[in-house]
Amino acid sequence: MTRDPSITFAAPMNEIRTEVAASIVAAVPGLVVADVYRQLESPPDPAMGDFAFPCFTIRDRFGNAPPPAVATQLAAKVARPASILKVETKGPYVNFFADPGALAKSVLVAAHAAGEGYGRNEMGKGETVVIDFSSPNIAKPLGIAHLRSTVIGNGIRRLWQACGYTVIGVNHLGDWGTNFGKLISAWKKWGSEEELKLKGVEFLKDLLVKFTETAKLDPAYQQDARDWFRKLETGDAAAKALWQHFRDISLTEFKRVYALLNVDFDSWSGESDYVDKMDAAIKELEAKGLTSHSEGAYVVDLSAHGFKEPFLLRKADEASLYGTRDLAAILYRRRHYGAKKLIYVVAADQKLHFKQLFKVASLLGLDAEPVHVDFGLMRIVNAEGQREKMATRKGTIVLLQDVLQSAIDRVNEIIVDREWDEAKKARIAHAVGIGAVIFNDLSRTRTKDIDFNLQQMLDFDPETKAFKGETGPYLQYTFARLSSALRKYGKPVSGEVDFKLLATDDDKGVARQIGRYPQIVHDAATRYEPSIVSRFLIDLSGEVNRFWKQQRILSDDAGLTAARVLLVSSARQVLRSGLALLGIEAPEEM
RNA sequence: GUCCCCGUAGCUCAGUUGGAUAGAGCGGCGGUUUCCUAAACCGCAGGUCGUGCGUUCGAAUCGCACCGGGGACACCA
Repeated sequence: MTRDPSITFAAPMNEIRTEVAASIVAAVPGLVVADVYRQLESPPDPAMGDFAFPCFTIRDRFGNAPPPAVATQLAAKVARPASILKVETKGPYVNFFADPGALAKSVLVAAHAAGEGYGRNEMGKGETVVIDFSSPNIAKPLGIAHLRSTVIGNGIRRLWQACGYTVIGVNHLGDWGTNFGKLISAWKKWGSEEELKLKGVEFLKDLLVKFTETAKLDPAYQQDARDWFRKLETGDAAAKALWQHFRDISLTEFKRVYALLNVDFDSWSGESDYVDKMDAAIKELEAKGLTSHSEGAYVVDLSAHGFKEPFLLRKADEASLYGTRDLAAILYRRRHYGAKKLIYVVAADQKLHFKQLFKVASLLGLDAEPVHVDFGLMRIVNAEGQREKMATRKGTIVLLQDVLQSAIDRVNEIIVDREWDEAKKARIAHAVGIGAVIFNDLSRTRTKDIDFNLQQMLDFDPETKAFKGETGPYLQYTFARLSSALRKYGKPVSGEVDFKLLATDDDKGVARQIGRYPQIVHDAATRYEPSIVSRFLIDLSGEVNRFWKQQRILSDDAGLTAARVLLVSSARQVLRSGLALLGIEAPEEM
C-alpha cells in the first residue's frame, strides 16, 4: 500500500524506477509494469546499484532455472534504459546503476521546480481530518510524559497537511470529571489564593495529592468530592466559578509550554465542551436500543461484539464518565467538521478504551474512519530500579518545562563565546535546545516505551561542548553548514546546470536522498510515523556531511560550482522542510 | 487468569512490510582541519536478531509454544 504506484506525485526516483520496470517487462513478455515496479528493491549497499530486481518469482518463465541463472539470462535480454549506466548481475539479482547525471537531473529539476513545496502531494485534496493530540488534564502540570502526544501529534498533523488534507488540530483538554469534585472539595478545605498565585498549577496538583491521601483514611471526603462534582454538572454557580478559575490558571501555564515547543491548536475544546452534548448522544443510543443498566450503572453492552466489559455511560450516581464525553465528541467532530478521518494520538494504555469507543460510534452509524495512534509509555526507573508508569499522584513526574529549560541551558553553554548579540543567542539556544528534545522523542518508533533519561535525551559532551551523534542539533548543524556555503555563494540558485558534472559517489549519494523525500512524506503520513522522517533526515545529513568532507561546493570551476550549489540548495530545502514536519526550527547559523 | 505492546552489538535504536554479507549513533581504540561551520568526517573492535518448533526456494521479519519487561481488564482520565 505504501508503494502503490497509482499514487503519483513529484517523486523523481519513481520515474527512473518506472523506466527500469518497463525495460524488464519489455524483455519478459507477460509481466506487468506495476508488479515489476513493486518488486524492485534498493540494494543494501549503494555500491551494488540503485535498483535491484529479484529473480525468484519469474523462474517459471525461464524453464524453472535457478534464480542466479535467470538473472544472467534476464540481464542479457534487458535493453538498458537511457537513465541507467549499467546493468549487472549479482547472484539472484539484476542490479541497475542509475547514471549519476540522469539521477541528479531528474531529482534536482523536480526539487527546484517545486521549491518549498517539494515533498508535498495532493492525496487528501478536499478532505478533512481531525487530530486530537496533547490533551492534558487541567490542574496537573505538564509532565515529560505529555511531550510524546504533543510532538507526535504535531508531526502527524503537519504530515497530513503536507499530503493535502485540511487538518483540524484539537487539544481535547481533560477539564471535566470527578477529579474536579475532589479539587473543589480540597480547595474548600485547604485552598489559598496567595499560594495559587505563587505556585500555579503545581499548587492545584498538591491539593489533589493531599486530598487523595486524606480520603484514603476518611470516606466522608470521597462523598464530599462526589457532591461537588454533581453540583458542577448540574450548573452550580460557585462550583462553576472555581472550576473556571482553575482552568484559566492551567491554560495560561500550558500555553507557555506550547509556545516553547512551537505547537498550536485549531481548537481548545475540552471535555467540558461536550457536557451539553452527552444527553443527545445517549438518546441516539437509546433510540437504537443499545443501552442497558448493569450493576447500577448505565451502559452499552458490548458482549455481542467481543468485549467482556460494557461501555460506561453514567455511573451509579448518575455522573458522566470520560467515555460519555468522548462519544459526544467523536460524533461532533464528524458532523461539525465533516471529517473523514478522526485521529487520536493517545498513549497505548488507552487502547481498550478507544476500541470500545469506536465500536459504540460505529453502532451509531459513524461514517468516518477513527484511528487510535497509540504510542509507548514514558517510564521512570524508581528507587528499587524498576520501571513504572509515571504518575502525578505518585510524585514520579518530571516537569516538561524543566526538561526544555535544561536543554536550552546546555546550548547556551556551547554558544556562550559566539560573537552574537544576546537576542540572537537566545533565539538559537531555544531553537537548538528544543530541537534536541523534540527529535529525541520523534526519532524512535512511536510504539516503543521510553525510559526517561535526561542525560541520554541531551547527549552532550562536556569536553568538546557539543551534542553528538543522531540528534536534532546534528540535523540543524548540517542545515547551518549548507546555509553558510550558500551565503558565501551569494547569487541566486540556477536550475539550469550541467548535471553530468555531479558525477562523484558523494554527489550521487546526496541526490539519491533528496529524491526519496516525497515517498518518505507519503509513507510517514499513512503510517502515522514521524520517525520515518527523522530516520530519513539522519540519512540525508550523513550523505551531506560526507560530501562536505570529500568535495568542495564553491570552487574556481564555475560550471561545477553552479551544479553543486543547486544540489546543496535542494538538500538544504529538504532539511528545512523535513525539520518543519517534525516541528523543529532550522536556524541559519549555530 | 485473559488480552495488547516490546525483546536486534556493552548502551540507545534502524532494518525498505519475506530477499543479497543484519546497519547507525553512543561508549572503547586509532586517524582527519593552510579550504564553504570539527555540534563534522574516516577506520578498527563488537551479533547463536530472547528460546524452541514450524511455514517457505529463502525468516530479524509470518504462525504456534515458552521465557523476560511493560501495559490494559466498569463506575479515574
